[in-house]
Amino acid sequence: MSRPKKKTMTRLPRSPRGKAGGKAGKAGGKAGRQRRASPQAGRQRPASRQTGRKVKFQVPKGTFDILPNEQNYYERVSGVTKQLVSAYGFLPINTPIFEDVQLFEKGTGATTDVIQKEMYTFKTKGGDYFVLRPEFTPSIVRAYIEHGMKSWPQPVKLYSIGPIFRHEKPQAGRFRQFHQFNLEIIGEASPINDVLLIQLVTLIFKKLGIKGFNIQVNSIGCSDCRSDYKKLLIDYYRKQRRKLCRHCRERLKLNPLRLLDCKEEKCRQLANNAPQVIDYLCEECHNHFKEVLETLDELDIPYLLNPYLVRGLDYYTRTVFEFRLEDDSLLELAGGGRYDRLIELLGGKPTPAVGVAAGIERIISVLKSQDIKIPREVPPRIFLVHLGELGRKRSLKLFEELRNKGLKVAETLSKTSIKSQLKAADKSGAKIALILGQKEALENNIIIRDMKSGVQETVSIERVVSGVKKRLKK
RNA sequence: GUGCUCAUAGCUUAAAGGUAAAGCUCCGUUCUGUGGAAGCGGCGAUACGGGUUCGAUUCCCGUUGAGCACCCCA
Repeated sequence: MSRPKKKTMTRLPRSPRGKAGGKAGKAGGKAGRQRRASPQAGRQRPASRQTGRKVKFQVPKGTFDILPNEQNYYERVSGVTKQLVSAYGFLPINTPIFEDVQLFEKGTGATTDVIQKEMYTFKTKGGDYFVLRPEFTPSIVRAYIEHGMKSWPQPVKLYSIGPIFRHEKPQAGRFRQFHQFNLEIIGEASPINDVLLIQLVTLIFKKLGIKGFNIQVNSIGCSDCRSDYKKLLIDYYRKQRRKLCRHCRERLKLNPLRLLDCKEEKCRQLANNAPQVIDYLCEECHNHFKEVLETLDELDIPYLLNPYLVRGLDYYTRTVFEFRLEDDSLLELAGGGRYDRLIELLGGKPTPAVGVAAGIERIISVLKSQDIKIPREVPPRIFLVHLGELGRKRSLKLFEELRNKGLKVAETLSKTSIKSQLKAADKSGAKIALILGQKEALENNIIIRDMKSGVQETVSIERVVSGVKKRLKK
């Protein structure tokens, strides 16, 4: 009987785990055993804090090590992102990974889940109350205000790539420390900016080779039209309160907009007949949204208008959008929207802005499940083998000379036997080995060995660089 | 945070209420100036704590961690 592939594998293949994308699919043996999902390859066993003897340290829950053989995925995603967004005039910015708690309580919104349930907060010895950033935007806005970027040419286009922290229950595709790339366009109200961000994320995904994702857009209006709409919505739902699920009755009090994307069948039916935001947009919001959609059409970017799309952060106004996988996981890869009031809210002058964030681990999991190969760094082509004390000393010097000439060389200086060194050379995939022994060192010669054919030639040490280069070209 | 499922070496798997087995990897060696093959050997595990039992890695409970669903989100 063949082992059933884990359901998640097709949609959320192990993130980074080393050899693994493929292998991980086998997890869950016949006993249904589950393997750890986090990205890293090996990991330590859980710690016993009592005994003090068998203590083994492990990564904190929901976090993971990114081992060497995973790095190329991260480099690929951030590389493609940097390349594309800088071509579109985005400038890099780094902000601290922790900030004053109030920045997020105010910015992200005190009623949001992110703030209510998921913050990593800590008090410092000095009495400061900080939080590991649960998202980028408030930090970027803080920096915009703090450094007077309003006097830079507008709009200010900024990008960041880095870790984000949310104290959530981990699941596949959901971690407590993960990475995002984040784009913000601050200082200009034009809908072209909303579209630019959607386009950039699309371009990045396409360049990475990701298939099968869709873009959903909606407008939730400005505070004016939304508050009118909210009243209507609350009226509508109040009348049918009994038909709502338990959660939705809570939502009705706290965050009525969220009623719209409840997944309960009953609630969905109610939502279908509920008033839709886009029908109640004020004229300006309506025009803004219309132009967003028209521009998307003009650019041939396919999108789904989802009138029930509501995002979880308080600061959004007008345009909101999401990138999701089209399989049944519906995994959200990126999300964003306009936040025209946030700068003001955080103490700046009223300034329009729009932003987007994408989850790097989720993107990587898609790269793996879609079997998209990442170009690997080429291994060293040359392996330096030494023999005897003199050979060893000289080889270190030679190593630097070769490196200096732009050749990528590998070695195992710690090994002494020629056998184990050639074995290592073989494993490294090197095309040629340079053998520097006692005899060669004394005669100022070196042996060039073709690893494939085994053919060797002794050349004078001065000619080693040209000899190597000649052979590498073949 | 709630519910369900799960946990054997670095990886992939096996067995069993009575000393836990193998393949891959790694290291060494046969072969101290020549790798890839082969042989031999070595390292290395029942996540942690407790209970039942003559005996638990196996059964039970708790903890930790993971997977799934919900919640929410990147």
